[in-house]
Amino acid sequence: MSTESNVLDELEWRGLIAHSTDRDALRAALAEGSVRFYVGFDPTAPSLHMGNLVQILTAKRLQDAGHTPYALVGGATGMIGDPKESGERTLNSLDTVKDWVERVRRQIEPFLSFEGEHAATMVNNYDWTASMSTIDFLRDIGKHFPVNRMLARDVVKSRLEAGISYTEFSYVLLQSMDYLQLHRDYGVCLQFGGSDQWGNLTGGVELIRRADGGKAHAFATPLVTKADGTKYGKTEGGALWLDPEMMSPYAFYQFWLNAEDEKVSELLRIFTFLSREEIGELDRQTAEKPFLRAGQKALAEQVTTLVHGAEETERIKAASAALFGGGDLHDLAVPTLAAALREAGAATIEGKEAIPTIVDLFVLAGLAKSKGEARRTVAEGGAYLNNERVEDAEYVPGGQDLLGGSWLVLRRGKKNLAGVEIV
RNA sequence: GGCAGAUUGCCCGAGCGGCCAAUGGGAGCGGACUGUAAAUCCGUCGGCUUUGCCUUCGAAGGUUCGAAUCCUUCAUCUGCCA
Repeated sequence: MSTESNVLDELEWRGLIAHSTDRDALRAALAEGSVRFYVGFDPTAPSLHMGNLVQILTAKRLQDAGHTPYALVGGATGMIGDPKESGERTLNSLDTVKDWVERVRRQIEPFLSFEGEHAATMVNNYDWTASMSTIDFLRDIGKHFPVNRMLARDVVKSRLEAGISYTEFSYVLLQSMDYLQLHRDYGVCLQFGGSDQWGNLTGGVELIRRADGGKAHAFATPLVTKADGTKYGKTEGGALWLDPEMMSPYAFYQFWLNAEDEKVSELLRIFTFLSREEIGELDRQTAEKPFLRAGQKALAEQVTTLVHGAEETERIKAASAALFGGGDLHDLAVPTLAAALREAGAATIEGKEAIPTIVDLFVLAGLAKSKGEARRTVAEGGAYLNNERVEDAEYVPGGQDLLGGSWLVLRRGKKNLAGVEIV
């Protein structure tokens, strides 16, 4: 690595540094040699989501620049729960946490290289936390945490009225202890995380200084927000999951494809490995010919490829082209149509003699949560069968409506599609 | 421990015995306009076997022909006094 192209400059250009401890010291450390760094993931769900992806990709950027990752899964911290403003978390059972730890671990692994000079290492904080005695914890760790400082943290302050358990209040000690442990065992001297983690990050830096007189660094990545400042990465279904079982790759791709013009550049920087030149060119196209959506297309393709692979992405692109192509669905080759619908999401029902009504089909295909909602959609003029608006909620599709003899294409609004195969 | 006030649909917030599935705003959803963008305007926004029925207004009981609205107890929160 050369000093003139410090990876920190790269991260800053991508907008990935929201806060940082002494930036010059960090820059110097990164220029000096391979820095061992860590980033942690708590198993709060069966899958990681968009916010975690920022951390994973940042870890990869650092590894690509010659630094050495320690990816931590929170088998211990996941048992406790990081305090959040909305209120106390529900504790998960040990079995659930263990299961989620495994899933999270498997999701992280493909992004990092576990071979070569800067091979990544997976660690689980359960390994050094579970066996620790309460006495040791309170004497060796707790002694370094002034409660008045802990109370001053924003999350804690926001919870003082509504209430916060001692368990969650103590969370920062555990995460700080992780950093100390990794610092001692492996010489890890950089931790990063989301900006909501800033207090936990500096907690560790502080602990290393107080306990060992050691020097450690930390930085926080920004919270990705929409153009209007609200949280990004939320869909009707909740978070933007990386697990294909929890969010179909097609839906994942569509999410990125629908990015607002104002956000595309920022998202390209954070979520893709495209170069400055390539992103600059896409920015120019977005500004000059926004209707081409070149930035959105590149973004969706790049991120989906990173998470779900090139093959799957090709299938999704083909499906999107077929379904959004604007052509007559009757002109599509049946195998193309079938493949596209399977990507987009398709239900199968039996019995061509007894096809359900449009309302039932909408519920069945998952386009409406209830029959009432399906009826409303029809009344609002937002229900389509084979790209034609349906006026009658009780309409029963017949043989003439079956594309290729067995397919129905249902659409709600502009972009919610689902296929139904009648066999 | 005592007194006073709160608790409403995804969120915020009106309602204070019948006209309440419940005003209004936000989010969401649909339409128009576009570029599978944003903004704007319009509509919609508990469920169902949908001219009607069922379940909702912190929980459980009660008064009443009838309760989100009154009473009792419980839970939680907020003030004031110890």
